[in-house]
Amino acid sequence: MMNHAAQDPEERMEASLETLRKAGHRITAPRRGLLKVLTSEHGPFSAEELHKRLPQGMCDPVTVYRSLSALEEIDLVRRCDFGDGIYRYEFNTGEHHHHHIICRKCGSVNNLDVCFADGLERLVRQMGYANVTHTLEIFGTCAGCQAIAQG
Amino acid sequence: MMNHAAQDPEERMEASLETLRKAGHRITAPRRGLLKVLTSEHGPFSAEELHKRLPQGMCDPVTVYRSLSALEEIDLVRRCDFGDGIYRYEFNTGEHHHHHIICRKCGSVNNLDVCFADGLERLVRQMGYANVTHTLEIFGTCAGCQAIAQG
DNA sequence: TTGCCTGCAAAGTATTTGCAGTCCC
DNA sequence: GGGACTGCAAATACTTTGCAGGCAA
Repeated sequence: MMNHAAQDPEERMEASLETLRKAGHRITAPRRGLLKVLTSEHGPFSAEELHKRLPQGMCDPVTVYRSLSALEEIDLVRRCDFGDGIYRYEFNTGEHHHHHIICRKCGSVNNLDVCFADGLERLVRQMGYANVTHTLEIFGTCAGCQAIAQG
Repeated sequence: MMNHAAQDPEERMEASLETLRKAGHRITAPRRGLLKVLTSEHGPFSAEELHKRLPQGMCDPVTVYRSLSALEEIDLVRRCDFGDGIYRYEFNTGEHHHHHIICRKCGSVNNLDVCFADGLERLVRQMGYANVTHTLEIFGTCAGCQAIAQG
């Protein structure tokens, strides 16, 4: 059984490659590289950030966009929207989803595992909606940036 | 006292014009037109949708963008992000904020006055963040679109 | 071998900016 | 009259698409 939520990055990597193959997609160097970054580093990352993290000259930025689309379609990655016109991607462990706390000054991202919106989705279903999902992002100034601002 | 939350659209319009003037901005035909739409129609609207709703030839699309920026800066409008790469704007009544339920099929938007995220913001403040805000959008398939799909 | 994947170039989409002329206050 | 506002054109930023060649399976 595939375990995308494994603690070990390599295990998540292997599980992802298997999912990719089973979905009828090919395993190529750029895709391997992207999954390597996504499974082992703390994201989410923009397409440009991901491209920079790949070995120099591994692929064209366009390939990053195309690979991310493929990975998103089979739910290996999740697309995030911080409202600044740039899409960011993070590895999807398949576990209970989480939300982000983004510092407006330095852009650092922390995860928040609690999700208060479950009740809200239930409410919306009662209003007659189906296939309910939601996006929730939290913004603020982190402790570090507050300290800097106060000199 | 200005009453942006007034029931009467004209009252909200007048209150908005006063806010605009007090903030040192000029009252021009395009701005009047935009506020007319925003205070009287149910949004949110993209810049393009707003431009289409203005009297034919009233202003250039660029002016819509610039005016919206000005209105947003003084909190007369609020910018929404539905994650599709297009920003939408709605009149800000200044009351307790609400969230949207967007139908993925037809794009219709309903408001949800309940906000479950207050507790979440509190939690994040306890984690050391200041000036905490959040964005929350809910997506689903509305009852009408479900009926059509089942045809 | 097949056809999915890639690189390069170009197009697309939403939004922003420069500058000269306009008009609100 | 002065400075904010506007129109037009061009630039910007991110992402997508077309097409010919390359490579995984």
